[in-house]
Amino acid sequence: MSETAVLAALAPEGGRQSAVGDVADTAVRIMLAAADAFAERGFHATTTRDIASRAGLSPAGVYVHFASKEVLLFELSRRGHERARDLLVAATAAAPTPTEALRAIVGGFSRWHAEHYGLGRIVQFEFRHLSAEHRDAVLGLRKEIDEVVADVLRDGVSTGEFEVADVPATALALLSMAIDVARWYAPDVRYTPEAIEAAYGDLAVRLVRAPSPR
Amino acid sequence: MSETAVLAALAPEGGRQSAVGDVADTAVRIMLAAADAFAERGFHATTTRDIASRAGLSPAGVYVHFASKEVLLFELSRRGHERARDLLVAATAAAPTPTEALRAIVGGFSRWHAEHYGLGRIVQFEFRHLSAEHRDAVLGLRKEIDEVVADVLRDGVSTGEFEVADVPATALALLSMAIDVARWYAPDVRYTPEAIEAAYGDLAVRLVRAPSPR
DNA sequence: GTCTATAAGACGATAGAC
DNA sequence: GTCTATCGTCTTATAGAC
Repeated sequence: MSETAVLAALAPEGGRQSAVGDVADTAVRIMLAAADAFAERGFHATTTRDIASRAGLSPAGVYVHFASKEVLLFELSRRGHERARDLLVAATAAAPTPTEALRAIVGGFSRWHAEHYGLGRIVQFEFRHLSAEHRDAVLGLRKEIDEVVADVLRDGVSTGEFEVADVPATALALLSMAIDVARWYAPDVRYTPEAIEAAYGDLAVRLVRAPSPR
Repeated sequence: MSETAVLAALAPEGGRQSAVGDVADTAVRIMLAAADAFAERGFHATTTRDIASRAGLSPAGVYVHFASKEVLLFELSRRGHERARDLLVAATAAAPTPTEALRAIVGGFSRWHAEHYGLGRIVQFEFRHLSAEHRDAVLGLRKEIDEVVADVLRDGVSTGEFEVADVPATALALLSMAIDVARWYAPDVRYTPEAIEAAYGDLAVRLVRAPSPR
């Protein structure tokens, strides 16, 4: 996972996103440190001291930039969800047919959960530790992600490429395959993110394709 | 989720498993309390005081029956994994063909993660919070579960019912669909465990079935 | 904006009475 | 086997110097 890719996902919207000097930005450094810690140990097992020390700061140094540990989780969760949604929207727009759109979506989403499995774990498995207000704020992004997949399934059904009994249930199952990659993936598994993308894109198409005429 | 079903999963092997009186057994009551708390909040966000109070005990009362909070997690994780494995082994043995075995395995595993979504969350998502020794002890059970699915896939490939590019990768994707049910399922979703069983059993077969001859 | 020092309380686990 | 009381430690977050 390249550091710049993570920075692109985490850097504040208004930030100077071109400069490598962004890594020196303290807020970004804290977010990267928190992302590593949350992904490794989970939100509640991570201490603010751990985050501060990974970022090269004193325990108090974090609070100049973030009001609480939970706000830090929220910022990571929100940016991660936005990044994931943007990926799916772009993949759908670029595909010529529903079949290719589905392959691109599920393959790309699976690859993203492998390449960014740390951020992926935070997005998918630390979501429930957000405060009620922040959880609501992120819930809208999660629904957008569900809808991208459901829309592609409906498109494919209408062209006759797909045969799907229950569109929302199938969308959920397809997303489950990709989401779960963040749980089991580690850099030492025998699959590369690219191999996962190809394999899971194929599996997705097999799952919904209408039977060939006999 | 019936209470007796959970008790059957949690009661100590030597326990009087027929009597309803088992609920009164303090160790079982503590395990049920811990299972609820861990599933709701996660292991690290759960306090021993919370477990004790749910079980109707003082904070010290837990330690007569369990040496630590982590040992309690281990007991729940171990029994849950055993239960899940037994389910898969029984489903495979009862099925006449690889196709029906796969339908029974993935459908049954998915249903189990819905009906017992609390225990399912502990098994699948709190696994990493076990101590190194206890994690190793449970890892064997997880491998057994993977192997049941991979064996059925290999059987189906050899009979020609299935066409699978990569058996371990496909087994992983099939398990992912079922495991992720524990993440999103709640009693208020619009799917019943029975509907999930039927839908996911079908999806599993579609994912691996060889194309019909033309 | 970063530090040292510390407040204020919660944490896992234990001691010892009954 | 359960209780009350508490130990020693760690926790999030803040105060105030620089």
